Amino acid sequence: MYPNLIKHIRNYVDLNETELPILYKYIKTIQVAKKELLLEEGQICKSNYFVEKGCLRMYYINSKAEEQTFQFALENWWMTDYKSLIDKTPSEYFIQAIEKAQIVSLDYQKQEQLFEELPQMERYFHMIMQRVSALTQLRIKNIYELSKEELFLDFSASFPGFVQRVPQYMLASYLGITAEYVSRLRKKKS
Amino acid sequence: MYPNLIKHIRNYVDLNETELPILYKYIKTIQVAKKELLLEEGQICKSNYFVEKGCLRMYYINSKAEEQTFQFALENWWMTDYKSLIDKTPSEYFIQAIEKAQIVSLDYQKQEQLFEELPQMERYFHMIMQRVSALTQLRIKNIYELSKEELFLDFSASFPGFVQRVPQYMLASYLGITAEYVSRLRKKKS
DNA sequence: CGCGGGTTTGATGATGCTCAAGCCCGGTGG
DNA sequence: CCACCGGGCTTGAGCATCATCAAACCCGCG
Repeated sequence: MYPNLIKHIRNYVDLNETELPILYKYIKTIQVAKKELLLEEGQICKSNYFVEKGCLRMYYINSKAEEQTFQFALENWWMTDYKSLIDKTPSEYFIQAIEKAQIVSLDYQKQEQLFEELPQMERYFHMIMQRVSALTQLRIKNIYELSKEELFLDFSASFPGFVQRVPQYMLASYLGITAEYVSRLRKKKS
Repeated sequence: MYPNLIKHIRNYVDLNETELPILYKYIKTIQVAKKELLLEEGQICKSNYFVEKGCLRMYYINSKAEEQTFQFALENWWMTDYKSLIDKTPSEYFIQAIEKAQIVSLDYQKQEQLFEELPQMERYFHMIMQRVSALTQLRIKNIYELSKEELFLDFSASFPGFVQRVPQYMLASYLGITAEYVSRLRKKKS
C-alpha cells in the first residue's frame, strides 16, 4: 500500500506487521496531477507530505511577482511548511506537483495521537529531522561558499538525473540564479 | 542549577520535580572562557550544546583560509554539527565561545537512554527542531530575497542588541558579506 | 499553422568583491 | 605612564560576477 514509506520508516525504527494498521489509521493517500497544488499561499498548512512517487516543489511569489522555487522533494522525502504547520499561520508558500505524483499525507492534528500509539514514530520523525538539518546546514554552507556557476555545477553533479527532470527555470530559481544565466552556464559547460 | 534549560523544556513538555534528577544524570555543565573552543575541525562532534548564558558561534575555514561564521547561538539555543553527530564523521566546523559562557552539554551517546527514561524529552527535541526548521526556512528565503544591504538591515532590526555584542567581521561573514562592505553599509545608514 | 511557454543570445550596468593603504584604539611591555 | 604594536575598522579605486531588459528563437500542442 505504501511500500516506500514503510521501507523508509523501517530504516530508522521498528514497525511490525501488527502496528501497520495503526499507522494506516492516521495517514491517507493523495493522487495529484502535474501542476496540481497541495498547498496554496494564504492557506494554513495542515499536513506533512511524503512523496511515494513523483516529485514536488515548494515555491513562493517573490517581490517581483515571480515564482521562487524554495525546495524540491523527490521520492522518500517529507515536505511541509513548518512555520504555518506549527503556528497555524497562513502559509507564504505553494506546494505543487511537478509530475503526476502519489503522496502520503499525515495530518498535523493527528500526529500527537499517532505518537501516543506508536512512540517510535516520534523517534522516526526526530531522526529524519536531524538528517534534514544536516543537509540544510550543507545547503547554506554551499550558498556561502560557491559562486553561482559552482552552485550549478555542484547541483548537476549531485543530482545528475534531476536536471533533466525539471524545467530549467525552476532549477534556476532554486539555485538563486536567473534563467538566462543558467542558459549561459549550460552553454559554457559543453 | 540549569534555570534556563528547565524553563525552556517546560515551555514545550511536562517535567516534574521527580523527573529532574533523571535529567541531571544525562547532562553536564561546561564553563568556557571567551574564544575557547567546544568543537574543532577534524573532531567528531559528540554532544548537543545548550547556551545557559553567554554566546556561541559556529564557523569553518573557507577556501580562502578565512573564518566563515555559520551560525550564532544566544541564551536558550541548542547548537551542534548534526552531520558529524549523526554520522560520526569528522566535523568541518569549530564551535567557539564569543563571550565567557555557561553551556549545558548532552552527550549524543546518552540521548537514547534519556529518551527511554523520559520520553517527553524526545518530544521536546522534536518540537524545537520543527521550530528551528521554520527559522531556517526563513533564513534561506531571506538569502534569496534580500540584497546584502537588506540582509544587514533586516538582521540589525531583528536583533538590535546583537550587532553591538559581536565583532563586525563575524557578523559580516555570517551574512555572507565582506567586512569592508558592512563598513560601507553602516556609514550609509547614519 | 499559429500560438505560447520556455530557452537562448546580446548589450548594458549595478551590486558587492578585491586589494591596498591608512586609521583607530585597546592591550602589553618597558 | 608612555610607546608601540596589532587586530579590527574605514576608505578608495578598480573590477568581476551576475542581473536586467529586450529580442529572437525553438518546439510541442491545440
